[in-house]
Amino acid sequence: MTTANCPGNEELDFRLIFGEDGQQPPLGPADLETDENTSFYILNVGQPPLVVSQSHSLQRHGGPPPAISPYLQAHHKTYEPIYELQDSKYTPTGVGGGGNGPPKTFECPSIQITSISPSCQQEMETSENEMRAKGPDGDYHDRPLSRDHLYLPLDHSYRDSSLSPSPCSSLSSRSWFSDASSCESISHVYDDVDSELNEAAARFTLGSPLTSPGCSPQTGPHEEVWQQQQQQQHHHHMAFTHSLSHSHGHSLSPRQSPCHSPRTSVTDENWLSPRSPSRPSSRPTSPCGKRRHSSADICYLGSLSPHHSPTATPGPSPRGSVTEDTWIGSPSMGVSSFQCCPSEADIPSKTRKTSQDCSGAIQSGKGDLGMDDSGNVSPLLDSPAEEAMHGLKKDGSGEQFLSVPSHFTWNKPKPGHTPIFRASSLPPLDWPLPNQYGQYELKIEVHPKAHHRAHYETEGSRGAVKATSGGHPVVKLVGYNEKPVNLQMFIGTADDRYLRPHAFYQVHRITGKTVATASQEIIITSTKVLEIPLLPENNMSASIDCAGILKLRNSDIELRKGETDIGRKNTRVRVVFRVHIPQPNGKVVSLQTVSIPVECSQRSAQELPQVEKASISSCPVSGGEEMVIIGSNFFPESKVIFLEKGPDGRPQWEVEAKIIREKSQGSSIMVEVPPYHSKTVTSAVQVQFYVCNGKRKRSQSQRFTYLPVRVKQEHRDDLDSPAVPPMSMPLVHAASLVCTQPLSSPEHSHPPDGLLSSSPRGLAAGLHPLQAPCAPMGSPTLPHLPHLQAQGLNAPPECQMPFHPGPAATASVHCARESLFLNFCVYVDIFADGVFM
DNA sequence: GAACTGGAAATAATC
DNA sequence: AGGATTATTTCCAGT
Repeated sequence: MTTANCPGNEELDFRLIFGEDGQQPPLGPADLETDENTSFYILNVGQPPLVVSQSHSLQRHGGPPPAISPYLQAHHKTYEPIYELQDSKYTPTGVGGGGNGPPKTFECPSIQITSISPSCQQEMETSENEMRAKGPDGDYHDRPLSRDHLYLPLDHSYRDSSLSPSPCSSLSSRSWFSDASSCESISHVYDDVDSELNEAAARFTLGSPLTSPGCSPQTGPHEEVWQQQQQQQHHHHMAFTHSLSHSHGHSLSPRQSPCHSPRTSVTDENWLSPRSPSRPSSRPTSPCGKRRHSSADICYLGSLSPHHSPTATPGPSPRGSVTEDTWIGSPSMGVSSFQCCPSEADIPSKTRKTSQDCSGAIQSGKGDLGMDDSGNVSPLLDSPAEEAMHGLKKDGSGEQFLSVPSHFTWNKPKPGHTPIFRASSLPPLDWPLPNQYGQYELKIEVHPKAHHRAHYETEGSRGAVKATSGGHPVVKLVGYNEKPVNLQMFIGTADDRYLRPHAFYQVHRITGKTVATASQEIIITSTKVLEIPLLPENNMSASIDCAGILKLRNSDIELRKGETDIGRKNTRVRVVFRVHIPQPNGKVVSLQTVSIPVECSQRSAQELPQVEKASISSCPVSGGEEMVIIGSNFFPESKVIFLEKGPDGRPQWEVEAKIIREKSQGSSIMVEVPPYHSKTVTSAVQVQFYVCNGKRKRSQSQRFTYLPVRVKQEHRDDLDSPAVPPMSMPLVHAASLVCTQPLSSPEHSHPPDGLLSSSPRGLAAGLHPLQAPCAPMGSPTLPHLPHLQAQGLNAPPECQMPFHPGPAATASVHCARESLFLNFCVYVDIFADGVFM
């Protein structure tokens, strides 16, 4: 084994530490028939969508409530300070859409988890009555809070703990949130009964209890304010809806907060980036008062809605520490509740027990899985899972902790599934979507620059993301020009895992004289999403001049319960754009496209090499082909390293490629692809390469495929096309180079899952002709392993043998880790991939 | 004056 | 444990 002598290799692979590679991307929803009794995502063309989760009780009330009702209901459900576990039935949508086939009802226990604080407990009765009086809006409370409910007092110490999660809980890395966030769609996975039966092997995988979905309830004194905000929030959305086409400056109702001190106002930013009050400031308070740590910081947490931010987030925002209470109780959560499941943070860790009456079920996190007791979001369970569930029911004694099912996982999305969703149930942000479907295509016509220094909350804005040309990124929806639609934008990851909202960065809305594009901030599962109208009169194109990037402190994010991503050196992002195109049948076609990676760190931007494109993405195992790498921060001392990782995630083979100096220059390096260590492979081998500038200065790994000689000819075309044909010329125009996206973009396959396994999602991406990979920068994309698999080619070792532990082991690890804080934990780690199958 | 920038000092995290 | 190095975060100054 050749070992490249690149210092960068000494870096820890966090995946080894956390075994996150095993955390597969969420499942994809299927093309569903409209089912009004599920989560409500009130999609309004030309207006910000209101995302609310369905309250299971809606089912009981019969038909779909008025649009506003589910909205409020969701909030009530989400924040109602009661722990409730309840049985529910799962009625998967049948083939060809629900309704047509005989409905299959699956026992799918779900846990309705809300919480009750000590202060709220005493008011519970009153609260309950009040809620009931609210009628539909309070439908969640229509039921007697009797034996179906387990009242669990909140643990203040828990809340005040420095470990309290930040409001910004990332969906990104946490298996819980991230995966769970997709759970909502899981129920949509099936579009035929056979599939349901055949794939009843859905399994739950234990996830971090720390990321359980309970939204922190606003209890006691906060509740009223909270409710007011709910309505305010609602009005806000409505207002925006109406004003969108008129004026971009929508004035929003003033924030309502128990604490009106400007000094402590919780802005969108600090809401998203809470700082634990108990944790001493890492730095002295700024003379300018930028950093504020006072008891007042937490006085009204939760009562302020980040979502409330109708206006652009101001520069230096007050740094009120926002505890979990703050963000969890945020109405915004409810607004996007379908994707935003209550954070488990609000659930006293020590009190998470089930009552005997409650059938045990695990309600997934963000995705609100199980929120829908109609089963719309409930996964099918395989036998073991069901057994486990039964076990939960049997053992659901309040005296005991829930037993942890051995291996659960959600059903996988069917390969090649169409990106069609119910308007009321849009895909979670970590859900892979194609950039093209039918005649529709969402294109990034102008990509952002490869570097954009994000600003901290303690700083003023650093402006909008710009394009290399000096202008701004431009996004266009092709193939649809009927009505205005909202373009959603958020900051996604750029690592080698599946695309998901970035835990450490948020989009930052920018307004001002220099901004010509209207935008609106919403929060979806704790991720800021900017909505920008795409108007027919503008050819459904928008110049994104209103979006900056906010950096959240690593320490804040990493302290979140359940957060497993590490901020250090995790400074690359991608800008993600989505649209939901309304269809005549009431559904929507959801498309997504992502930008090239954008380096957000000042230092990294100056020192780290960054690979933007490569001229080829594959080559015969014999190597020898020339490959041009286009990027930045390439120096004379730069090296190009090819490597292959083993099942354990550690490099098994590394070799330094020969750089052809005479054909290299500032922004490009030409290398000679080194021969693969084995010339006898019979299937394509996925490896990686990166540029290394020295110790700890290496680019993100790029994928590269070695092809067995005998399949070279028959597969090269597939691999490189519609990408560019292999080039051997020294330098070619960048536009014709293969875009070497990070290994994770949904459009570019999903490393360890899509690429390295038979991930259904990966397969979907690879097989569905319409789910073609997006081609940032107008360039072709790298081949998908699934594609190879579809052609009978084997996956490389990594995909055949993931290095993360199996479900049981994962559960153990997670539980062991989380049990440091919790006496009781139950969570579901959703693996959308077949890794554990 | 506010927003935006570039630079770098101060601080924290790792080695 | 302590110094060196690296990375992050805050602060400053200029446009």
